[in-house]
Amino acid sequence: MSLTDSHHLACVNVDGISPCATCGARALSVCGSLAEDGLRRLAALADDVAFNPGEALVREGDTAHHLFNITAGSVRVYKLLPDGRRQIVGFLYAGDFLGLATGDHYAFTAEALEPVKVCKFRKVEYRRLLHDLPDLESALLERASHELAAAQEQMLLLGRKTAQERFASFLLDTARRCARADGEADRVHLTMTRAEIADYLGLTTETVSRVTSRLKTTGVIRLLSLSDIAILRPAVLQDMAQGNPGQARSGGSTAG
Amino acid sequence: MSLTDSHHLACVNVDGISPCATCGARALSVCGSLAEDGLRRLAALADDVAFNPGEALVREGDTAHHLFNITAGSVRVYKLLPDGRRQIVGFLYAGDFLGLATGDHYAFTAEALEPVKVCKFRKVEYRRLLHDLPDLESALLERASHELAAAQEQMLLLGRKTAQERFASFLLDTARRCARADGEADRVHLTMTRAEIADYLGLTTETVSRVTSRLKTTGVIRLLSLSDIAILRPAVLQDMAQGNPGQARSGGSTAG
DNA sequence: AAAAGGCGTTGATCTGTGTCAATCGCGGCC
DNA sequence: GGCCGCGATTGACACAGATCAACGCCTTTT
Repeated sequence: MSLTDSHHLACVNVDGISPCATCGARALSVCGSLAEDGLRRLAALADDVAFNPGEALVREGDTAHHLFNITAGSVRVYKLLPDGRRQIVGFLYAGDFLGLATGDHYAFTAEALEPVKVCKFRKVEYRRLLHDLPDLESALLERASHELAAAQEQMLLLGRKTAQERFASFLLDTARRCARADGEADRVHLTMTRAEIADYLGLTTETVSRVTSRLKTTGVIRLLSLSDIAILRPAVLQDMAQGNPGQARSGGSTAG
Repeated sequence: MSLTDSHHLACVNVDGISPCATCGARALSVCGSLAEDGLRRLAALADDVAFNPGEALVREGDTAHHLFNITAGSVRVYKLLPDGRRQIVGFLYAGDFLGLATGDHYAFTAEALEPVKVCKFRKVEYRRLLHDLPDLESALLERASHELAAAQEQMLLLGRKTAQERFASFLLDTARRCARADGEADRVHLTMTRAEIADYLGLTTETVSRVTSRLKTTGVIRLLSLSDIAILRPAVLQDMAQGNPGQARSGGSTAG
């Protein structure tokens, strides 16, 4: 309700004021590890940029000159096969870092889902700074470790989970990330379309839609709108996500 | 050809001699970034351990006290669902680092495929060392970036590629890693069973077997033995791996 | 307010891969 | 050298999810 000045949270380089001081994403991102001095040096390198929905932050194949810290909005990161098949490898939110998994060229495309704000850095300068700020490098390594663990979890999902298990996992995961932002644990706000969810989960829109309907019918979730879902039975969803048997059609035979 | 003392390549802490000096895996691993002094300090922390085939280096859920550098042999890293479904998230070879994607507890199990040798480190001590050796931390971050990129590539494979495309990708990937070791580009040595390949590619043994047979029949590969494959037509395999259409049954109609 | 377009849902059918079941064949062991 | 056993292969069939198709709903445009 309160009209905070959250519109000003991006790292605008106003003279005399540490631009990051008012950045709402700082606590969530790697900059959170930095003290006053380091933060100022980082801010000096930061270029504040905004993207409209659909705009590309980076494109697969482009030379990787920049790194990004998402400060507002959400982003889809994906890879394509020559015939157009798409795999979304992740969604990014405020506080997330873009550019870790990068060699000389970007191996993925990143596009804004909503209006997005970022802190943009030249890679060479950032590298130099990393050299001087071991805390930042540690934080980045920490971040990379978490992302790697998340990636392995996603491999388990894509390689071995059923459509329903995938969707349940996705919902809980997204809920957790949203909770981080707005505290609502059992309410999920989706910033992406069904097609994008499908391309993230290795499914089709139709299958995502059918699974959603089933969960709605069975009273596990409720659709408040197309992009807002209430989780009515978190425990059931959790069991699904982990691939637990589920109470065999609610009352089925317990044993031969 | 020369009978090197490669049997001594493990980091045995013999007094006066830098144990890593003769380590054949050094050039391939993060230690490669270290100078004489750093190497000596690293070696001081290293515990040299061997594992027999099937033995576990770490188990999913265990408290993560150690980190590992593989110096010889190969390792499977996997995650399980409660009902036994398995996803192998990677195979490790000499030079690879184990323990990056780790919080307080291991999120995966790692087991030897062959007789394995490792340099084992206590995590706390390693962290302290990282603090003192920025070169090592950089190398580790670099390594993590590559692994993350590889993980994203694997997500594309698991989410969007067909069985044949998956197997082609796997073969080329493994060939590349083996080439690194023994220079044979078009010959692949597999240290894992069909079931393990299947669990890595999100398939079943039967499907892996069928795809192998098809590639054999079409003259793309040749089986020298169960675990040794010669790649006869690398270009064709490459097209398959990337999901390219393939020359429609070698000489099919070019257009309606 | 009517038209139009895009996204989402639902239904019917198809298919790639999984499942179940023999059989094969290499490698180890007596 | 012959037997044994496990992993690999091959075949028949089943099924989850893809594909193709129609329709509904909501939002935008004029």
